[in-house]
Amino acid sequence: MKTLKDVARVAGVSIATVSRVLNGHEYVSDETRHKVLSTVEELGYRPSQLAISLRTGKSRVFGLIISDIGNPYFASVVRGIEDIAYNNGYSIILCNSDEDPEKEELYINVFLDSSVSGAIVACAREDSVCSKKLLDGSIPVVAMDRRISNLDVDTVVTNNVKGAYDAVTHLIEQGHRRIGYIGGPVHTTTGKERWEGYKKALMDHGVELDPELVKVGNFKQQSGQEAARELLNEEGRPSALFTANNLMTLGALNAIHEEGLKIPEQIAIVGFDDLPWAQSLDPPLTAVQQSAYELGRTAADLLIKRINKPKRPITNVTLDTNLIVRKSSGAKSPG
Amino acid sequence: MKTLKDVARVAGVSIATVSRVLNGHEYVSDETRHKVLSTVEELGYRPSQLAISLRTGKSRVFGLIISDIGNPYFASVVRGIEDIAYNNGYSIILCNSDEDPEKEELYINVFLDSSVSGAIVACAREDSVCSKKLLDGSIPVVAMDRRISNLDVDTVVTNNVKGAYDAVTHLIEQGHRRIGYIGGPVHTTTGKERWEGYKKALMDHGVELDPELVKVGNFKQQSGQEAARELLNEEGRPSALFTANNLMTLGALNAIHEEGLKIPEQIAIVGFDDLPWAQSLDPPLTAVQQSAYELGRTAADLLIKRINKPKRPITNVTLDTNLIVRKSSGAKSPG
DNA sequence: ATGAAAGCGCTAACAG
DNA sequence: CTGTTAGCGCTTTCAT
Repeated sequence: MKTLKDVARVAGVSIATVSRVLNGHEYVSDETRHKVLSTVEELGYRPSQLAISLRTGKSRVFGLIISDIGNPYFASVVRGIEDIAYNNGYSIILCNSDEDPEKEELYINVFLDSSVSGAIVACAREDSVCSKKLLDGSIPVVAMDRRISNLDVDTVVTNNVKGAYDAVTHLIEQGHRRIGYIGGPVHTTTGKERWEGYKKALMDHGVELDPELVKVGNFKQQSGQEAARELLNEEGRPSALFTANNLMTLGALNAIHEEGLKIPEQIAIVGFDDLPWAQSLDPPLTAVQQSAYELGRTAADLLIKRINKPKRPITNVTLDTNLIVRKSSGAKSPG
Repeated sequence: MKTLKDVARVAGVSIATVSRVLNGHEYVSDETRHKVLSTVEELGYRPSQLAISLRTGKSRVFGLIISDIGNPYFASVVRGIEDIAYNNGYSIILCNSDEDPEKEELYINVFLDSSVSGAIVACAREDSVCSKKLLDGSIPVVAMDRRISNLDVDTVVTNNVKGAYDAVTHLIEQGHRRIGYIGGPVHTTTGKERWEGYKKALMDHGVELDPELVKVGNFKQQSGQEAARELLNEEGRPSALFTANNLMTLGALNAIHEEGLKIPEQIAIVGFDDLPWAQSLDPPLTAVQQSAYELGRTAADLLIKRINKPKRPITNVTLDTNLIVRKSSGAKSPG
């Protein structure tokens, strides 16, 4: 590995001059500039990010905390972040929290230790330690997918209330009155807001809320499967199900298949979050489409803006959802 | 952020002593050790990874190159890598190459610039620039999912030949003779080996290879869809399809649905790579199961071993596949 | 317009 | 057993 010193020696200038050229500083003669540049080329010199980072205190790396990259939704979000990040010369460190606040804290320490330029986080809890730790370390933060309470940071989320509201309203319009709800943890804003959307839709359409029809899962497949199993075996079984995320939808589908029920005739279902294979499912799944990739891009974009202009006003972005009607909800003419 | 100096000052010792305690070096008195440790605790001191990295030349980071994290297979692989990496105190930098050798090279430069401790790569091409660049930089490399030619590195791959062989044999056993193949690029070892498995299965069972039935895609959904469309519209349409990866399988399924064909009666299908929702598809998909998560874990494990013991002999691991028979292949009694 | 030199936070000789 | 010191490769005053 060549260093500044090597370049300086070969070019016959000082390391300060080489540094100036490389950083595009004003006062360098054209002659020197060319000499340096060609030497850099000749030696195949590449600056050590490590040294730059130590010197400047910033590492051109984004820390990223999501619950699980195995969830296709987050995979898509991460892809969006990455595309923007790399286009702007940032790398990303990826961390899976598994919704575990302890792991989250561990990773935040990693971020602090390696002086990341910023962090994009989907916290396990609304009142996460993210808040304290990250503020202490005073690195720029963007909250993504989930809001963080008591922390005034740039935020980009999906319109969960509306998404859930649309889904449940759609089921009501299909004639359903007993609509089971398989929700996420209420200490996440996604879990909370989708639950609010569910309630609001029922209320607005004069359908009474039956607590028996409500189960809370943890956004993982297994919990969706168990919750659905319980709902389906209750007396007064629901005629439709609304599941609050993709993995729990998958679990619910499995449970329905286990019970041998026919979708949508015996049980209709709408899931939050659309997926590439939703239309290849049996039957094609009606789903609330969120812009996962766009969410990621927006988050990275906000972070970069924040880094470049720390004083800019806090920005909150809410991305819209889109109900994709397919056969699983029993609509007469699925779009 | 506290530094060594702060700790040294408060504890009333030299920074060298603090460093020794922190690194568990031998000759430190118990008294000093305790004093230092409690000061570290008291101040909430955390070592700067940046400084350590610059000093030692190693950054406790793994570079990771895959084609696309949006592919659930790679998401699972990455999850495996991450679990092992973090358990051993390494972070991971994630890079999506999109099968583009140029992007790959760019990212490898990033790795070199930031002095990663090692790299785990699924190269876009068997004869990738990975080889030269990475060797030049002399950082430890593990080839994962795909082999790299002309580069003697630790490697962990799936038994692609056997996987494809089993899948095609299974179709032959169901009575199929005209089996369409939608393959991946032959400059990847996965593409090449699955193709070999296909050919071998035909040959071993006395089925003649019909070039008309063979299409080469790029492992992306779109290409699978297009290839399937072509195959299905040929005269002498195949009675079964074998698709060489999960995304192309999805594309093929879409094409089949477009054409309104019934699976498996009019067209049977087996895909390479099983997925959580394979059993919820219409109909449930027969698939070659690979151990994605395990592949990732093994790759990370090999890399760590290599870092800790650079001279150890090269290890090559091949993970076995497992044919999961479901309805889409038309088997009499799907498992 | 350029060079000399200090120092980011840490590790590892080298002294004592 | 512990302290002093010299860098790792770079950026950035401060001189000139």
